Amino acid sequence: MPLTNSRIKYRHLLCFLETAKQQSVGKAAQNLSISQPAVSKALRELEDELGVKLFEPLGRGIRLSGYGEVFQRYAGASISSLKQGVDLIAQARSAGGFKIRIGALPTVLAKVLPNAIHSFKQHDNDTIIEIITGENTVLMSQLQLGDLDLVVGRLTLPNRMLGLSFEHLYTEEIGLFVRDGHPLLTETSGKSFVLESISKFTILMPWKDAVIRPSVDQFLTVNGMGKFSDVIETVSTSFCKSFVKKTNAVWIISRGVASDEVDAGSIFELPIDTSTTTGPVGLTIRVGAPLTLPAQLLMRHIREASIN
Amino acid sequence: MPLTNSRIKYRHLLCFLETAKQQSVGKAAQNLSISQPAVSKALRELEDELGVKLFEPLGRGIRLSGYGEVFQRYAGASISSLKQGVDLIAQARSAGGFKIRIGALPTVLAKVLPNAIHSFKQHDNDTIIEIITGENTVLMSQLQLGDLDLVVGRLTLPNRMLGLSFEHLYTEEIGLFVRDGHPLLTETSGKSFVLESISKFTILMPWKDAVIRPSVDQFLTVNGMGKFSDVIETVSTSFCKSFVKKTNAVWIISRGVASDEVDAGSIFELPIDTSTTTGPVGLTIRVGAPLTLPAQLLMRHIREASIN
DNA sequence: ATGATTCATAACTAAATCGATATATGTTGT
DNA sequence: ACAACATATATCGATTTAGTTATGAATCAT
Repeated sequence: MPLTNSRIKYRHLLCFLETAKQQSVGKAAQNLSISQPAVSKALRELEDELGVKLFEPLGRGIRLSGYGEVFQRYAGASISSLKQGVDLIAQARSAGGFKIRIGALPTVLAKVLPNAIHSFKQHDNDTIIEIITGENTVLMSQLQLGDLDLVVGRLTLPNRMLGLSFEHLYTEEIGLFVRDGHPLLTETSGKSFVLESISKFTILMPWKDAVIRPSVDQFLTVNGMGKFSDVIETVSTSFCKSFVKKTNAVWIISRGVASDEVDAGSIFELPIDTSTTTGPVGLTIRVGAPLTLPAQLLMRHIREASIN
Repeated sequence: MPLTNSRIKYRHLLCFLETAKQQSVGKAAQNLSISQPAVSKALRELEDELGVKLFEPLGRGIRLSGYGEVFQRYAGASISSLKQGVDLIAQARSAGGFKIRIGALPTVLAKVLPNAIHSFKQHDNDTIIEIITGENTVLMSQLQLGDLDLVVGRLTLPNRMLGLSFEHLYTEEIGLFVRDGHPLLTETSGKSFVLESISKFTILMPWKDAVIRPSVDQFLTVNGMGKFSDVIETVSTSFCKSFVKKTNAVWIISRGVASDEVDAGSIFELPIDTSTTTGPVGLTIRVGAPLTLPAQLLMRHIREASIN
């Protein structure tokens, strides 16, 4: 039988784990509904295979050894992975498919997420992906509650991050965008552009609760701008895109949100230094509860999409 | 045989994974050095057990089904966990034990890390823990290179975070610390304390390259302080502690660094608002390469120690 | 159509596995 | 010292398993 070079089987792991949990061979045997010697034998076989003692005598019972404690976690991971897989299949069989729920902030909706999902779909065409958009804090609480598998977007404030883990993907700045042929574009071909000149136009900017709003405010302050008279505060990307293209409005927003239109040549960025608005974009997930593997796969594609 | 409620065995997974990899039953059989029907049978048994088709006919060969693609990852995870465990045991058996290398920044060295390691040791007394201290950026590159398993401390700047993942634990502020009976303490019992009055004394602060130095500078600027004449820049905690206790020096440092001495009543914090210096403290790990499980366990203890 | 290729199924067997019973070894409490 | 408790070892039989060969069914290339 040349297949299994290691003759360890699930049965060994199950016996081991139950014994470790009960700290007792006898009780483990009871719970497994087999005889005590059967458990003893399985443990012995496992120890022989590993070449280490997993348990050591303690009083008239036993106790996990150092090796045992470590191996316990791997054994647990192994059977729980299998169990997860089996459960997921069973669940999907009744529910009709797999599902990933992903929270997305506007920054990534235009380019990186579409790209990521496109390449993901080429590997896995059966998983249903649900994209939930919304305000940062809402998405984060949904994530913490387990309603979402992951959230992609700007880093959230530290005090909202308990129980969550953030993985940096790239940094991003804010930009000022206008339609083709906008007066400010022609007027400023010589690079000498002052921020004040935008106040003549309608300003589109994210509303107060948006993650990037503080950056926008700071940027305006640094460049000596106070309040604008003609402002529309909205986070609706489609509204802004359409509005900017039709009017002389100036749209202040994360570059990622407008990047597809810029690439397409339908809107343009004003030449002004926005380096003070640099901020991290990344993936946020729960700690503790492990991700489903389809979700992990999607994460990999998001990473790839974000570096291209 | 009441033990294995699911009669799936590693052999099934191995056959399945190899077949999935090769996209061919025959080639899988060759690689596994068994006959083709043996593989077919194993696959059939697995499919029966799961109640789904893992492969579907494609031309005169086969192809992974949607279910198969998902199950593949779980099966892979399961056997790789076991393999990891076995490998780790084997390695530890020759190397004489398990080892975790953890990078620690001063903030956590005084309290949370000692506490975490203490409780960790009660569960696992055989794992060797190596604590590496050093400058933030150095630790981060060591982490990226795989020299360290994890780093605990203040959040690093985004551009240093590629390939790393940060998990927030708590936020922390900077504090100003002096010895017992220091003039500034008695003098300011009425709470009206102005930062300027510290300039009479020697100032101890972290040097330029420390993570928190920008926060310190910002804090001083906000409170209207320029340069000090009498400054010692060092990150040596033991030097500062001892120096502060013996002289009238004022020590500007993360609260965590001094917290043990404050708890012990041997040094005291000056009453001044430092809320602008708030910053996140957490765990940083590599993404991709999974942590060894002892390291994961230690992480859990660090989390617990950080919330107490 | 036909032969080649590839997977599925059937029938069969040697071997190992699994678990049971009986017993030995060792520890603890009285 | 002895009863109790807990685990380890030994022997053994029924079952399952993992593999084989032989053969059938489907698809593709020519």
